Amino acid sequence: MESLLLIFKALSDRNRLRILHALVAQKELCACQITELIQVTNATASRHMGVLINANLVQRRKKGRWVYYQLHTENQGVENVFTWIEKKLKEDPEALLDLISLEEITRCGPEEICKKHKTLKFCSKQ
Amino acid sequence: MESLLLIFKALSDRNRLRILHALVAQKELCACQITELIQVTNATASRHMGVLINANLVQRRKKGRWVYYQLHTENQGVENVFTWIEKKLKEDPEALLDLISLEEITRCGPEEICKKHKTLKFCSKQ
DNA sequence: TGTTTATTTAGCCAAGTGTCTAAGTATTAT
DNA sequence: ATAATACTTAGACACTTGGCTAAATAAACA
Repeated sequence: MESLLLIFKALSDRNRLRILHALVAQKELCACQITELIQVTNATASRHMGVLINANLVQRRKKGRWVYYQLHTENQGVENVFTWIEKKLKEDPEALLDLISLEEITRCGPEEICKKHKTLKFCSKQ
Repeated sequence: MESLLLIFKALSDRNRLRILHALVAQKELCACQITELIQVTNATASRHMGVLINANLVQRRKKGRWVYYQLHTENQGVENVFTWIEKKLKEDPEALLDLISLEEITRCGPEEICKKHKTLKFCSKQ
């Protein structure tokens, strides 16, 4: 009962659902990329990631200063939740916009977006 | 995105998860039975049912003074959520206790439980 | 018709939650 | 060693949510 509640609570926030969806699409993301995607402070993004980890939906690995997050696919039975979310958001406008942003964030971004540029530079060091 | 959030929010409360699980087990329950199961006031139970209905997880039908609730199984893609919850709670102590309570509530209960007795009498009128 | 019963809705309050700023921790660069 | 960088944690605040009581609504009964 507790683990189910943790999962549902974790996913009942819009930004966390967006993060989860992004991880379905992109397998692994760095903290700064997530921060950029959902447009909150790094502190808020970090808090959110803690909730997803605590719910056993996401895993974390550290490489130097950088922290990378992936879906916790070894968590039994949770994979169909990920599939279900992917399916449900397949044609959702907001979710599609996120995927477009994600492309930019994880690829060479425009130089005028100083923060994004920095983000790309650091994260491609993996 | 909105419908997913509504679903996750609806299921992120313990009592609502218990109600949902009970409906998985028992197909249809009356408001008074739900009230008895989760041990809150009728007003609170009614509030919870409103949330589940609003999330399109549950449907309501009225018969005279009595209101019956069932899972909204025609809601596309939500059936595997029900199945997943059932699976996850298969051996959960708290959920099993609920199923035992549910047996009592939906069957002839002990006479000393005056409220339960009344409940059974009314609900068997369907 | 008035009374009783079952349920829903409204209003209030305490607890929970998302976001921010600031401080703290760990890693890298100078 | 100090400074810079990336991220986490702490504390505060505004907003949301679960539970209660009371009022309102609908249906059945006398």
